[in-house]
Amino acid sequence: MSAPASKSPATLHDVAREAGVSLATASRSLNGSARKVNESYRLRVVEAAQRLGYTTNLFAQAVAKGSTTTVALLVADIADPYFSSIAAGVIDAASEENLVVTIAVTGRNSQRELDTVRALRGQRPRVMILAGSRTTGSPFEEHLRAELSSFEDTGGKVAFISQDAAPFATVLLDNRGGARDLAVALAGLGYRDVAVIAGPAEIRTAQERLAGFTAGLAEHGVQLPAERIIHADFTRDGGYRGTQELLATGATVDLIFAVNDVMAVGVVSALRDAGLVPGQDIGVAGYDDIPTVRDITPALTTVRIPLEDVGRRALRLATGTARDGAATGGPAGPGAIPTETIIRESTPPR
Amino acid sequence: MSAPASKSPATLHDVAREAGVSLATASRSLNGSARKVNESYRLRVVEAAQRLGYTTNLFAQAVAKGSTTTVALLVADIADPYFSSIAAGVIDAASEENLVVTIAVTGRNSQRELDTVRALRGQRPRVMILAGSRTTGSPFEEHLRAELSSFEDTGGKVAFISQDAAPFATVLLDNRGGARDLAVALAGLGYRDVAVIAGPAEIRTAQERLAGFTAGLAEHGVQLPAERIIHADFTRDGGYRGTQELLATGATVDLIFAVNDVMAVGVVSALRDAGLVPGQDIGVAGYDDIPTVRDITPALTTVRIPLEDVGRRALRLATGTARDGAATGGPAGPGAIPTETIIRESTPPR
DNA sequence: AGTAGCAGAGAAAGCGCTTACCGGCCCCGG
DNA sequence: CCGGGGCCGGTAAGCGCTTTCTCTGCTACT
Repeated sequence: MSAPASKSPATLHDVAREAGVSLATASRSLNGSARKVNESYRLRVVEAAQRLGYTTNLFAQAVAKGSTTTVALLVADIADPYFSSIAAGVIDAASEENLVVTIAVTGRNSQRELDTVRALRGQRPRVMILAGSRTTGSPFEEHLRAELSSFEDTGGKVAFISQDAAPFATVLLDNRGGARDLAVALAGLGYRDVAVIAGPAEIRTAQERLAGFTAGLAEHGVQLPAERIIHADFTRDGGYRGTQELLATGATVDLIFAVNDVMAVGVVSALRDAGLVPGQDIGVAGYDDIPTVRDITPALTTVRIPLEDVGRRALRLATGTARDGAATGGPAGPGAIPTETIIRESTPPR
Repeated sequence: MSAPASKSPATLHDVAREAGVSLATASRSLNGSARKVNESYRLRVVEAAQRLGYTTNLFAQAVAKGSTTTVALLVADIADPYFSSIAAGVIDAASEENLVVTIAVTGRNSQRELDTVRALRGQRPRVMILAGSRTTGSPFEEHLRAELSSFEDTGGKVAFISQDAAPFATVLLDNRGGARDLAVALAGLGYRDVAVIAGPAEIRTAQERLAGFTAGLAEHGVQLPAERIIHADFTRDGGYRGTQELLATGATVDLIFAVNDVMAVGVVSALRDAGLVPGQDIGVAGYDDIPTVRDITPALTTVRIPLEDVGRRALRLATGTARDGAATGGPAGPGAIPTETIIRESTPPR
């Protein structure tokens, strides 16, 4: 059943010899082709391959065909549930199309992101998916665009998962709208003294969620004073520290909105460590609906994004297998991924 | 700065022509080689490459060199924090060595795992890392071994992250010892009526943790009746349902040990949904110390495994860059990854 | 001054695969 | 009974690289 203990893998050549046919025939019967091969030959080849433990060398195949079966996925941090959920979706959809996913992490560092894209181009991936927020004001942003454009010029496809990243295909996340809806819902529940633990100022996702949230509050006549906006890291610890900072100002608030769930988790812990009861003393809301937030106490109010689905869509968008009109480069609107406000125990009515 | 809008990426040939040197020289100056190249030539080549936006075609390079820069990582579920943390470690260590990581998910399905390994072999990865528990009694297990052996025979390296998987290099997780220590600590805290939500019976990790835990309890004279062992899925929902099942039996217990943290999270939620106060009415303990468990309420008692580190080690073990004697194929012992019992609020003294 | 010896550039032969293209065979119609 | 097409194996020319080997042009020594 298994292979010979030779020093290097069997090649197609070996298989052809073993089967007593030509290289061409072996290739045709093993790796599909427009042309037909006599069934008896095909069988002999397949058996020979089996016997030798042959597997097509994908690299060589890629070189010969001039196209690969690789998808490159860039994420900020694979251990972050937001990204790992997206990755799960991408991988799932990719395996359906027999594509192999390569993951690289950029650690929210534009410089490194750019380097990574450059390095990944060497793989000549069919598709490159960039998950994670764009930033404003980074000098690298422009270089990145140039690099990606040139990647597309040479036959690659690029897909973003974020806000509008024209001219590239994008799975649009309606951060503004989602945050606005959440704010409206919370204001409706009676919250009035609100603080926001926002992400780093230059991260667009953070900006948009903040803006949308502010707008939603305004619709209910609720103000969000600038000193109630704390910028912090996009991580659990960022949320934790941001909350400490907020509490230190002595502000009296009845609600803290963290612009993403991992931060919100930090908020909850910080409140508790400060002797407060999250949900009861101060409401907490997050954004993303990562799996864990329904299991923490109190279960977290948040905005759901179908993360795995987003990953799947990104892949399909890029490979052109998209089933439906998932957004591409246009402004947030009809094509954006629908979000859903989920009210849980962390924000009881006031 | 950026590339020409040609239809296909610049090749080394283009670069050589542009620089007015031979292909060989271009190759040597761009991608290193034992041989020296006149500095002025080298410069011309580098500039030409720059101008054309050239990036080495890694596939072609791999074909020519007969070796790749790819690492394949197999995980059961990338969205599971256990695996995503390990993946983070692997990716981190890999990028240090300029290796690219390809991730495939097997969904805890032996058949699929085998298929995936076969498919991945086509990539001729330098290293294949299999994270996740081995199972007992699966007919595929043997085929997997054969496949992997033949992969190693043809020059690949394999590393497992799990229990002893001789003859392959393994980052040993001392499940028995960790669980035993945990049990000793908990018995010391006064717990006497214990139940275990174990994973699927055929998963070795689950078996070992259960065995170790039982042994630890026994040292304190605490029995674990068979009917107090509930087998359930290795997921959050598994933990949840397992707990419901346990509660339905009407057993009075003062502690539930879930064999991994994600299950423990489910246990906590199930208890709460059943009107019980986890930690107070019934203690809960998990295993792995995934990041979220310190943020749920009550913070979870668990056994820490340095997951990222484990990932890093696995890679180094396989590439031979291992710094220290991280375990390889021997029985659990000196080489195993050290675990640490972490007592948190979910198991107050009784 | 003559030659051995050594750099180091370039030509060319692969690496494992795909895919025109060629040519033998068989079937059909005239 | 003969010629034109299909059909389908095989031959060979790549794909974009690396690497061996050849060969030129020096330096350095006797």
